[in-house]
Order: sequence, then structure tokens, then C-alpha cells
Amino acid sequence: MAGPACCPGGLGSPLDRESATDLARLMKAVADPARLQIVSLLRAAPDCASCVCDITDATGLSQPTVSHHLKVLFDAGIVDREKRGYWTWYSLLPTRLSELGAVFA
Amino acid sequence: MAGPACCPGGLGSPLDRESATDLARLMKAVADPARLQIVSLLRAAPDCASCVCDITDATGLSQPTVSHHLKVLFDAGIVDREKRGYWTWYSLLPTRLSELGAVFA
DNA sequence: GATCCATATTGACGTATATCGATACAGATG
DNA sequence: CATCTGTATCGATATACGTCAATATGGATC
Repeated sequence: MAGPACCPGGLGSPLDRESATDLARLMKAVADPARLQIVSLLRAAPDCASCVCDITDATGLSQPTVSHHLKVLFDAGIVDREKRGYWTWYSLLPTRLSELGAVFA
Repeated sequence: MAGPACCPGGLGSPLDRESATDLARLMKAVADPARLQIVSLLRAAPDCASCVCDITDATGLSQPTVSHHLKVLFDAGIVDREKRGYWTWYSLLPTRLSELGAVFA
């Protein structure tokens, strides 16, 4: 997967428009201040999991806004969702983010 | 730089809003189908460099649109610009993209 | 089943962005 | 200096996105 010496990393061959669109969709799901913050919070939490209320407190964003961002991350396959009693717990799914790491490694 | 076992990668500690904004700005510069395609084209080209006209042909986008995307990449420090005779040559600067790789490696 | 709590969804609003046609600019050529 | 060519900028437009207040939903508790 390593590339030419001038520019190491993935992206071994030119992307067609469809592949580029798929990859961009995944990147866009993370390329937002609030969502990067959420990912970093999850990553620092025990078992990489937090409930929504903790994220709301930590980010200072409104609850609907946090819920929106979590939905974006969920739809992109970056986090998983689980209901436990009153709370919904979100946890990081490491595989999708590793795809991004591989592209620019 | 390695993280907890549940979710490998960078982002060792929670990001504050400012750091998250900076990182998001860099990611947004790449998180677009056209720009990912451009980066992959540069990466596949000799010395990771191409002139604008080649990129216009390869992507099928209009010349102003390509110029716009190259400006975004340039402003983000992802590509360099050099005039050679008639043409402007753009080349990949590998360091910025490596930052992204490190975050999700 | 009535209530309560955490979360999800809806509606609205302002901002950002991707795209293109038209035009301006700059270096090379005659 | 006039012209030609490749690239950058401008103006306009349509779409996407981030945010919040208000409201709906759905599981838990009494």
C-alpha cells in the first residue's frame, strides 16, 4: 500500500469519481469540530463509550445538536449505539477510522 | 501516540474546541470527492506533480472549479504551486496529509 | 396507565460550499 | 507592444450543513 517516495501514504492509484465520493463521505462524517471532539471524548472514555448527556456536558452543545452529530457518526459506521436503562450509550467502532488512517498513513 | 485497546489511533486525549476546529479545517480541505481525486492524481503523477490542465482533463470538471479546489488545497498547505512557462504545476506536500494519517493510524 | 427522564426528530434559519460561465490576469511569443 | 494561452478571480446559483427551540418518542418507575 506504500506509494512513491515523493508522497508516502495510501491512495496508490487515481480514484474514480465514485470511490472518491465514498471516501469523501466517510471523511466528511469526521471532518467537523464537534464530531472530532466527540470522537476524542469517546476515545478517552472507559471502553470508548459514553452516554449522550456526558457528551452534551463536555462539548457545551445543545442536546439536539449532539444527537444530530451522533447520528451522522452512527450512519457513517463510526460509532455504535446501545440503550441501557434511561441512557443511550455510544461507543467507537475502530474499523472505519482505521480506513482513514490507512489512506494517509 | 497509541491509544487504548478499544480504539487504536491518535487523538490520545480529548480535544478542546480550538484544536478540534484546526484539525477539522485540515480534514475538510481533503474531504471532498473532487479534491480527493486531485490528491490521488497528484500522488500517481511523476514527482507527485501535475499542471492544472491535466487535472481538468482527468476529472472532467471545469477549469475554474479545478482552480478553486487547488486553491483550497494550497491554502491548507497540502499542495505547492510553481509556475513553469505557460503552466502552473501543483505538487503534493506530504507532511500535512501525514498529520491526518497519524490521527487515525 | 400516568408520569418522568433521556434521547430523537422536526422545523427553521443563517452560513458555507461546489459548481459553472464570464472575465481578468500574467507570462511567453511573435 | 499586440497577441495568445493557461490559470485565477468574480458573480451567481443551488445545495448542503451546523445550530437551536420546540416537540415527539420510548423505555423506566410509581
